[in-house]
Amino acid sequence: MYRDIMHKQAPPKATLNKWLTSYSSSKKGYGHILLEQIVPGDATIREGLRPYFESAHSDAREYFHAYAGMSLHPDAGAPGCNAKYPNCLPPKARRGVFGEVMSGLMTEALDFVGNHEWIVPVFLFRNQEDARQYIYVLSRDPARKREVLGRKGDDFIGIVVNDDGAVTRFIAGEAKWRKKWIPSVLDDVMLGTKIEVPKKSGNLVHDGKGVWFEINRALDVPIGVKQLQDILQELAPDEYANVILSLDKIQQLQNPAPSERTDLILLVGGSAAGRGEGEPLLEWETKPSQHQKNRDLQVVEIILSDGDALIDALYDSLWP
DNA sequence: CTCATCTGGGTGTCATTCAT
DNA sequence: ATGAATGACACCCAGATGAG
Repeated sequence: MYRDIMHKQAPPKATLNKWLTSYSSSKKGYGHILLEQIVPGDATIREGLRPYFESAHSDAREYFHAYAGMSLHPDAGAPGCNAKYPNCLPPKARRGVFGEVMSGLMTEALDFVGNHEWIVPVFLFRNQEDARQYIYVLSRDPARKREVLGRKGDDFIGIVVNDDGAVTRFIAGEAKWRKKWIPSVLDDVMLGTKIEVPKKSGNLVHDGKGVWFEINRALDVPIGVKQLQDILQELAPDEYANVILSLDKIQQLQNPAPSERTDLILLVGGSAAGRGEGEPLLEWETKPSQHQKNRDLQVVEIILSDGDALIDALYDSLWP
């Protein structure tokens, strides 16, 4: 019953190799990977990515559609066919979830710092409360289009499972899409929006509410772990019995079982005009000093030349 | 032509300030 | 005192304008 809903699709490595070229480096505690698009994001690339994206969204699709009383794959003209998830998401929300799916995809496809074997049992999109409500309303009133809020909490969670089936490590972090990664946009995202210094009119300073802030204050065992555990418990309690049990122990308030965390920062979008080939957004030689946690950090930068068109075409094409 | 800056848009929660 | 307006914050972003 649930086997189609869990995320089982392998990452499309052949498509990635055709689509992107990579500059990769990894030293103790810090990995950096820059990926640049080398061929147009055409139907071939899209079709290569589509199964993974459908797999990533399938749990939330099932969950949201059931909540709204829609069938899983409504026929054209059927009630609610205008509100299919994630096809119905407005452009900004699409770009947000695209980055989150790419986070999972890259985690499973690439060799990250520490050379762990990451798995993403299921994505956490069902916790995007606002999307659930949006689909409920939109399926009943096609005119009720609006923006959809991003989900609170972690973008996604990947885990490392040892031979005994116990979870030893998580990966979690932030994924950001921007149309053009010019330097000021990058600073905005990483360091926070610029605000005026009080009492010193004219002086602008970043407010410190960017990605570094979010990463540094993130819990070692984030709430996404709880969300992951809940979904596993509901969808595949037998298959993941050991994982679920170990997640329980790891999350205990008192005497939690030990676990480690890798932080992930994924930046995806278009290039600034002044950026040279192979030139990364963040420094790759050493771990950026803004990262203050004693945790491994993996940075993934994906520079696309026609990402906007690809995302829209891809999300239009899901579950044709 | 590129980039920094400012403005804008949508959808909320929560705290503070203001008017009745 | 109570309820209503306002502002700060959260989160996802895009576009216009002007400087160099």
